Amino acid sequence: MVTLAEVAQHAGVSASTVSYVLSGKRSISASTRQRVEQSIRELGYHPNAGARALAGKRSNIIALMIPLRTDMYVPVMMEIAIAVATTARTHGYDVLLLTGEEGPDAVRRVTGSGLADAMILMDVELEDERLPLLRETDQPCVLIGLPADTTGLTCVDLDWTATGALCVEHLAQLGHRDVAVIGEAPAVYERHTGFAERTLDGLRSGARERGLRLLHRPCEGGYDAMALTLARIFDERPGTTGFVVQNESAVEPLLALLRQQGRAVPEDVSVVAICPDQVAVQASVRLTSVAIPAQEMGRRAVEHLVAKLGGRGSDEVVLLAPGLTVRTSSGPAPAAS
Amino acid sequence: MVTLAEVAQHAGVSASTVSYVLSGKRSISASTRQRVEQSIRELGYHPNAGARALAGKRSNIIALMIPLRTDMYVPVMMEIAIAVATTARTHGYDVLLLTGEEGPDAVRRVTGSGLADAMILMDVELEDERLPLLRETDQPCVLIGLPADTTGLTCVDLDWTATGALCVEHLAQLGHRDVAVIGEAPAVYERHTGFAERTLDGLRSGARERGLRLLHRPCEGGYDAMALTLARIFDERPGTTGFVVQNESAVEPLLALLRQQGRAVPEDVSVVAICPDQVAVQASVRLTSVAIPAQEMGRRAVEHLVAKLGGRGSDEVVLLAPGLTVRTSSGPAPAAS
DNA sequence: AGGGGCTGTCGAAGCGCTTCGACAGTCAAC
DNA sequence: GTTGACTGTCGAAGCGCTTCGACAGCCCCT
Repeated sequence: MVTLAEVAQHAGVSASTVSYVLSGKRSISASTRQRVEQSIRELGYHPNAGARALAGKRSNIIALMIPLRTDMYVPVMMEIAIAVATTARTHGYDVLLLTGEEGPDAVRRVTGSGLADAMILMDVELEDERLPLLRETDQPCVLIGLPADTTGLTCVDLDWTATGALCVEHLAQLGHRDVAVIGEAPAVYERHTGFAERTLDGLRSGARERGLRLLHRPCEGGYDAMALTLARIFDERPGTTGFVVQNESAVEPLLALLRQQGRAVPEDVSVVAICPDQVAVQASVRLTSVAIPAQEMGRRAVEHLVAKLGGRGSDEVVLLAPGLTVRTSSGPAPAAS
Repeated sequence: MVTLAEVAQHAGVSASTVSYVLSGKRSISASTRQRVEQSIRELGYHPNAGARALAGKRSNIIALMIPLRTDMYVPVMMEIAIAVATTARTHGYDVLLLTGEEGPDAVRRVTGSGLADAMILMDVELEDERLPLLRETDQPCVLIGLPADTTGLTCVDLDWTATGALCVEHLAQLGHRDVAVIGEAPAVYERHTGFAERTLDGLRSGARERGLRLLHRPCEGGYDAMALTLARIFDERPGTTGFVVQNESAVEPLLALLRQQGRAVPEDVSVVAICPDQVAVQASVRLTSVAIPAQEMGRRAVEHLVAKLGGRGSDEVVLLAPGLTVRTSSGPAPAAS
């Protein structure tokens, strides 16, 4: 293992000079810099991470806490995680992967040990048990998701309320009067995940404004659960012509069932999905959808964190504006029969 | 921030004693141990990770390199990643998330800087450009996936060849003579990902043994791509009655298309999928499938690594035996018309 | 010519921990 | 009662880096 001291000796300078070349915190003459850089390359030097963390009081690591549960749509989480990792690297940070398993203890461990300089938390619940700890610690921290009380916290999230409203508005403009919402699995609501409840709020207030009738049904993913849910919906509201789907793993089953029942999309029934674009274009019908900007969320979270670590940036709630893309799964409501 | 020295002072012992209490590397009297542990709790002490890494020459971090690409089935990768993270924690390790973006440089950086004690590589290609580096370094390392040459490497993977053979065997036993394989996206084959090619080998040699006719078609995910592929298959081999699907995102489209064409599953056509169990049971037909044991792979990889780090364990290739679960998507071949 | 301000480099201290060797004290064996 | 092995604790060195203050040399201004 090559050390700073060896590089210094090789270049004929002192260790501190090499350090300053590396950090750029003091001016170094061009000739010295070149000599040092040359030595670094020749010796294949990599600064020791532990020593750096110890002396510099920063590890250049960002901790990312992802949920263990798999009742949320996994590809979205993965996309966020990958966006976090790649964005972090462009700022010189590495990413430590924590699962929800340890819960609040993980927060304590990481902040206490100086393992990470900052944290990103995913899958935040409205009353998340980790929040008190985060408020106490002075470690920079960004939530992906929006808890009930955001005082003293920085959050990045899609504006789910607006998303809900947007879906309803689109259907209302097309003349639909009876709209059903295929929601996330019941467990998601039970643990008060912000995004699900907020979407529902947006849907409801949008429906109220527009005078729509809204029926909300949580739904596990999969074909069987969807079949049951759909039967109940048409049973209760036979005139339903619009669907908003928030559970990605219910999308394809819904389309299949509608087809099977002889209900044409979009002629008889319109479907608006809340899902990543990839899902929307790969479905059996190209779906009108509000995109979940997973990458953007990951990227923004890291950039906020880096700003905070650099002394810039403050507590702030960033809500990304939703965008609805019209594809071929939505159209004018059929004339009332 | 609480330091070892503070704990020592609080407990009325020397720093080294506290260290030995923590590591258990020397015997400590019960009374002293209790006093120290008490102080640790009272002060809320967490050992500093950087100092530990520097002095102890090990960071207690395992690096996990996941691919950037999303042309593989993402949930499987996620499941592996989560299994790695949770298993690592039970052995006292944290997990550093590296994306494929940096490529071989990431290997150099991590081994050079002592950031991680060991590595796990996912998405290994047959002739992976990272392998030479891994063979050089003395850092323990486990691949999830199987390169062409495994000398000096430890690998964990599903036995894909056996998986392919198992699928064919099942269909052969049911009397199918013409079998089509819906493979991964062409890009997966082009970059010579081991699992795709090995599965194909298994399918082919199985078919040869059993006297089946096999038609292999790579296929992008999604409905449109599947529609095209399916049309070509029936065009070329109208008598096809068996399908093996390796691309998870083609499963549901395939089922929908078959239904649409009036081909009943399993009466007219049998489908065997290679996918996680969750996908198999959530599909619109409960799929006969060979499971991808993502969790097991992640767990085994970490356990091997931990064994290596502990001086036990050697280079070894672990191939997990595939298991086929018969559900309702496969049945006897229809009598020849 | 002399002082003042820069610029570029160095030496040394110290970050918090592990670990080695030293050394009291205890106990069993002779 | 001495020896020797063993147990439990301590002090000090050192891991590889960052950073602070010091300072030599230089140029420019008066």
